[in-house]
Amino acid sequence: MARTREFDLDAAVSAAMDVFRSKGYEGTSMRDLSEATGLGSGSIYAAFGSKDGLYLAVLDLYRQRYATPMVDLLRSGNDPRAVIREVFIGTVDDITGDGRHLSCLIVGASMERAHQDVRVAERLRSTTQSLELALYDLLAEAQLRGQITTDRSATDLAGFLVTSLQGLRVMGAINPDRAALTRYAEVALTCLD
Amino acid sequence: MARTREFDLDAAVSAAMDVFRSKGYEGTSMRDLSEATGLGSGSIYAAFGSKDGLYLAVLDLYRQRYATPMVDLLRSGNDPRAVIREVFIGTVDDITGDGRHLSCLIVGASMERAHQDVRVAERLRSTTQSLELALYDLLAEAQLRGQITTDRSATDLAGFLVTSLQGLRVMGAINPDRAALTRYAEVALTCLD
DNA sequence: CACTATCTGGAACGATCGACAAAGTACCGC
DNA sequence: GCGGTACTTTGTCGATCGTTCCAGATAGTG
Repeated sequence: MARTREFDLDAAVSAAMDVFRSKGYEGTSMRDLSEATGLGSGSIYAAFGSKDGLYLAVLDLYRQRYATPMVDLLRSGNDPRAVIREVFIGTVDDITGDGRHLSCLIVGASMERAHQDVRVAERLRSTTQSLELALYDLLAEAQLRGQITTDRSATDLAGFLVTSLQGLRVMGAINPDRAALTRYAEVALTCLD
Repeated sequence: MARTREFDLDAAVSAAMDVFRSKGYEGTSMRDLSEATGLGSGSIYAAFGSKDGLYLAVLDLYRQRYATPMVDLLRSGNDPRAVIREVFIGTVDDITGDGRHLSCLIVGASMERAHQDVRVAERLRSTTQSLELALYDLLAEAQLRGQITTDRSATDLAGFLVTSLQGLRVMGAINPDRAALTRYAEVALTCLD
């Protein structure tokens, strides 16, 4: 028909994600987003409709990039304790990985956007629940096999583990001490005993 | 000397706190703060110097109102498990208390402001550390008395508990389910066994 | 090759941002 | 009661906000 879109949509969303993660939603201006993506504001509005639209796209990419692999790992069929530990270590790595101080988009969105935008709130609940569900299935199976404690229900244990992951994100933002965070994660894992 | 200040400084800071908690730092405008406090913007600038100044005052009041009582409770000399449980239950109550969806200022500040303003970062670290320290003293004493596990150091246990508290704040923002949060808190407490 | 539908970057919009100065007002010590 | 001082109010500043629109550029169609 006519001219095709020139830029890579995913790359633009990815660049926008870094900005939102470091400056928050309100703290990020369209100017910031233009510079980060290399796009004119016109192109952004044509592609995403609004700042909110772009933010939602960023949120979806974040889910796809971080939450989905975690769920896949939990459902991989490997040893329950091993994969859960791997998820925790991976989270600590992600927090302390680079020096760019990119906070967790999920936690940030929970604090800043969940109460303002129902679409954000839905996505957050959906992401958390799919993670909890994957943990639940894994833990329930492990309980049947006698690999972990049955003192607490798999539901509670799953919810607790997600809570701990969120807590690690917050602690990492306050003090990104990899060794300390790892030790806190280890303590959390002892709840499975 | 001269005309006395007409408004209650603490009341103004308290009103501003509610706004910051519900809208975040960047999401709150001076107009919002004027309406909430009932003060003209001129008065706010005379009293606090800037929006940042007011935010720091809010942060200090939040510490004084929530963190300090927690530390006092932990140092009250009562049974370690009982006071720790009380701190957790109190946190869950605070999260699910009213329907106004006021998120935790500490967590919000960690996500939104810690990387932008060193004075905020300092206050956050100081608050967390005083809470960790109070927990440490309590736990170390409890370990000597054989009241809790010695499998993990008191330092790690204290850090883990603070991590869990932060996690509960995040989970509460995503889904303020009091019963679920309480069960997650219970699981966290089993780490002391 | 000409046409045209679409994309692009940037200018410009009204609104609102944080901040401030000037003017008015109420209180103090004298 | 008076002068002076500090506080409050009001209006406004330039900058920046998110958004829209437009003119030019470009790639696909016939």
